[in-house]
Amino acid sequence: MSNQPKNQTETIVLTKQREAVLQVVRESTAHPTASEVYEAARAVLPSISYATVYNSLNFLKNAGLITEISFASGANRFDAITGRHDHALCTNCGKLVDLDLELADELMTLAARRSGFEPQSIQLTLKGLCEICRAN
Amino acid sequence: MSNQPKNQTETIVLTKQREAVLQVVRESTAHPTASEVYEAARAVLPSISYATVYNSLNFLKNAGLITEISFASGANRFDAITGRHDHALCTNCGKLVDLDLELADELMTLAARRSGFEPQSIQLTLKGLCEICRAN
DNA sequence: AAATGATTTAGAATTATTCTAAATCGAAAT
DNA sequence: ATTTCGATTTAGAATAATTCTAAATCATTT
Repeated sequence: MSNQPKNQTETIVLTKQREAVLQVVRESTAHPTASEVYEAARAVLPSISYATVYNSLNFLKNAGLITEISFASGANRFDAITGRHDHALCTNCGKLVDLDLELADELMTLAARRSGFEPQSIQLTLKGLCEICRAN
Repeated sequence: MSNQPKNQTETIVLTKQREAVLQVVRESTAHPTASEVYEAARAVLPSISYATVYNSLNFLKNAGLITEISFASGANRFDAITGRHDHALCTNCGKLVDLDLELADELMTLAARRSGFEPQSIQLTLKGLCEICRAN
């Protein structure tokens, strides 16, 4: 999720479970979900448990070896402001703030061209620490 | 989620449940989750059920009166490409494609300045129809 | 070989969301 | 005013995603 791994300074120990999970994510081009990783990892390591897959994904994420693509943890949010706009999300307290960065139209066109998609909407989220959490 | 309401042409019927849900979302500045909407709506309409809150949120979303802020439906995804990059997500089949739009650094700085956040990462997602789904 | 700390396992618990079927509601027709 | 009919709501079950817990296992050091 973040680009700054949390345990950079700690030694990275890759158990065979963590290696299997890493290998699965690396070999997949389709951005697998945790449950897809679990299925694929079982082909390599039949005794691996669901919890270990989640633990390993978290470990590898903190070690900076993989990335989690998500919006926020937990539930989706709703917004009465329906015009296009962006958000900033505090990774510590979960606070979500509206933001307008303009340049969305050109960006959407560019992204659509690059991806070959027919565009519907574009969404930009800054993740970081809000002013209050920063003080701690 | 999309900027294009799905039932523009149909008549928008606001029952008292839908009105209560809409009012809650409108009056909240904090981008409430479905369960927060449920709690707040019960203050107005004590008999409202969880399912109705979800139904109403969906209805209002399709009517273009509110927006859902989320990444994708269902589970989070994992990615072995750890460098910063963007994604295009097919709203029909769920396919997720990597994309690089550069301009991230300036954008992150701008977003950080506007929001007052200490930036950690920035994530841009184009939602639309992939080439295959477009053909249908 | 014993001790220690970290990791894994199985499964329960929790949280978020969707589904189902019966009950209710409101508008239109009688 | 009553009946009819389709849409909506309700309660609760079902499903899905994720986290938690406690016991078992593993690897490393002593």
